[in-house]
Amino acid sequence: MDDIDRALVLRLQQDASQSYAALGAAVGLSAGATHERVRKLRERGVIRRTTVEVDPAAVGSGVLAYVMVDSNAWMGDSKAAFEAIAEIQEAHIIAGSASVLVKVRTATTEQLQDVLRRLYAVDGVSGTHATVVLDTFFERPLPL
Amino acid sequence: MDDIDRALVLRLQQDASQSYAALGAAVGLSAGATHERVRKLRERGVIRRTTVEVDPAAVGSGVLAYVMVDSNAWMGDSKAAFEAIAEIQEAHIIAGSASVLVKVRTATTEQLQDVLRRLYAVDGVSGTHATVVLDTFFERPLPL
DNA sequence: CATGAAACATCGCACGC
DNA sequence: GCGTGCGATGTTTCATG
Repeated sequence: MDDIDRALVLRLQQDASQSYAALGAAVGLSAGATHERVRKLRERGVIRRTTVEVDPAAVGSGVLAYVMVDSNAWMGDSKAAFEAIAEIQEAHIIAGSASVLVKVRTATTEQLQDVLRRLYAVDGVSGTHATVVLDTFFERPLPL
Repeated sequence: MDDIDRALVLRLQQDASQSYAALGAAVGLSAGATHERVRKLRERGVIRRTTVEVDPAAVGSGVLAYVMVDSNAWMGDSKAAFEAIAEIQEAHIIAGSASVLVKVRTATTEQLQDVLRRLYAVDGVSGTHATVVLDTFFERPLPL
């Protein structure tokens, strides 16, 4: 994981559809050597997968909210219960007054309300506190 | 934006490195027709870009926190001030008691503290409330 | 890590549904 | 208009030095 690896990851985050020749030229490597480095980055798990970034509004997920989930029990084994709610994009165990923080995307606020209802149905959940996003300034790749 | 388009987007989110032939076979299309549909999805902005998903811990961003930023002024024009803080991965205007919600990734909690210091220096910011993530259950693509 | 060659995928065009 | 099939071009992949 040297400077060249970091440069490769940075450029792949910006555009993973470019050729290895172009990617290599940008960091001073041949296409073959570039390919080998990227292969190893994948193997080591630094790069998890290649994916596409989708406009949420274009696929019926125009409403974004973060929900603090309070509980009266240990939530560490409840991963599956949150995964079962398709509208939950992220779920984290957190420090502080709440127990779990989830990121939710739905088409409408009615559907958001329904997600809250299903969150209350999860074992141990004693309350929710939803924060609705009015406008997203930006979402960007990791700094390197 | 029919069912085939949705299937294409779903499969590309899971693996954008597969060939158009393989992608087409999965949805019952030829490679050429698949390529044309994906090109149009990009053109329309449904697919914003192709990127790689990186393990944050592997690139020195093992600490994740969400910060509620309180303000005593309208924050709608402060996008640039938040963008200038490299450790901020997402920034949203929110409804409710706080004004802005930011997602922050740093290598250490000391660096997180430094980000909070820089947030206080932003014009109009009157307070912060940080929630540190202890463990991430999952982060996954949009539902379709 | 670079180079060259073979295997493969992409991409444009003419055709057919 | 939309998808198909083929051919030219460019890219990946693997050998060797």
